[in-house]
Amino acid sequence: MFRGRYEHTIDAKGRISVPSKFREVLATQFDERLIVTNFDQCLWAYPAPEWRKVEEKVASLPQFKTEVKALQRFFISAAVESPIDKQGRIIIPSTLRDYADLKKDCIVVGMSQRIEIWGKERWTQVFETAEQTLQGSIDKLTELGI
Amino acid sequence: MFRGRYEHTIDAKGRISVPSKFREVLATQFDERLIVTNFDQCLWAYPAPEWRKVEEKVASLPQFKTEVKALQRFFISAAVESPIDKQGRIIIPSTLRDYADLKKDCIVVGMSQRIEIWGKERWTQVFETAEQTLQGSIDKLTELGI
DNA sequence: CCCATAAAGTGGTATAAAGTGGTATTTTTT
DNA sequence: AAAAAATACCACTTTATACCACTTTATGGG
Repeated sequence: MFRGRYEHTIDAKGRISVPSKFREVLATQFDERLIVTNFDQCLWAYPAPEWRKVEEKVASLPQFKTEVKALQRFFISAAVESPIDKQGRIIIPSTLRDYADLKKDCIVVGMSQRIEIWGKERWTQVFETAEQTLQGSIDKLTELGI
Repeated sequence: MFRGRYEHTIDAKGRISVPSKFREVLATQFDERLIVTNFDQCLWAYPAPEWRKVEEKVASLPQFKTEVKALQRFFISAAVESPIDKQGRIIIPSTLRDYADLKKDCIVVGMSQRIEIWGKERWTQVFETAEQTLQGSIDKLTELGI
């Protein structure tokens, strides 16, 4: 699965390299397509088969519920398929770039089943708060069996 | 399992020797790969099979929960696989070196199921305070079954 | 207890792979 | 049909990895 953090640059055309370690995982365990969508002020990228699972899960929820509709409108509808080019890059459409505030320096983050793409400034903050949140949640996580 | 403390140096490229005693354990009980991540101002290194357990556990938790995301973003996302080279060393990426403040002199610590890597200054402090912390935590430890 | 031998640890160099920038070509839209 | 945008292709730069040699420390035998 996807592990590790990598700092990469995104160019004027919205191209960003998928870390070679991640490409390896995609090549062996999946086909080489990524589905990219927006959440938590960053981008979430799934291998196509993993994305299918998410989609099916959401589709199975009650369709008239406000929360479900919100999830569909925000999370599902934003998803785009990004093929990986010969140099190992994907293209991030400008709508998604704007949402995640991706300027030049970006952090590409392995999150086991998915990949997250962050602008550098936002990542720095999130990383620090994540450490604090984590330290404060040890008991809760212990309950969950960690 | 992993026992003892060893003082080793980390070079400009981020290479640090895995103590031969630890390599012996890895060779006999596991494959010779280590997964390294960050926690508690130092680095935690797991044998690959041990790490897999952690990862699977986390993957089974609800992915939209704040605490779970914090755990993923801080602990899981930092993890890198470090193969042991012919000379018995692993490479620590700069992100992890920075987090743990590894300069030159480092302490490699056996923690039974995992290995910890500390910068010397921080280790000295932690080691000194650990005894006091321990004395103050006897009741809690007793509850846990010591 | 000292010396010899082997193992472990450290540093440097060469080679390959990954990442980035730019140009050309094709496709789509007006 | 022309312009703009998107896509694919190519080349260069940088970084990571593997290899090799040396130094130091530990170990065993005389």
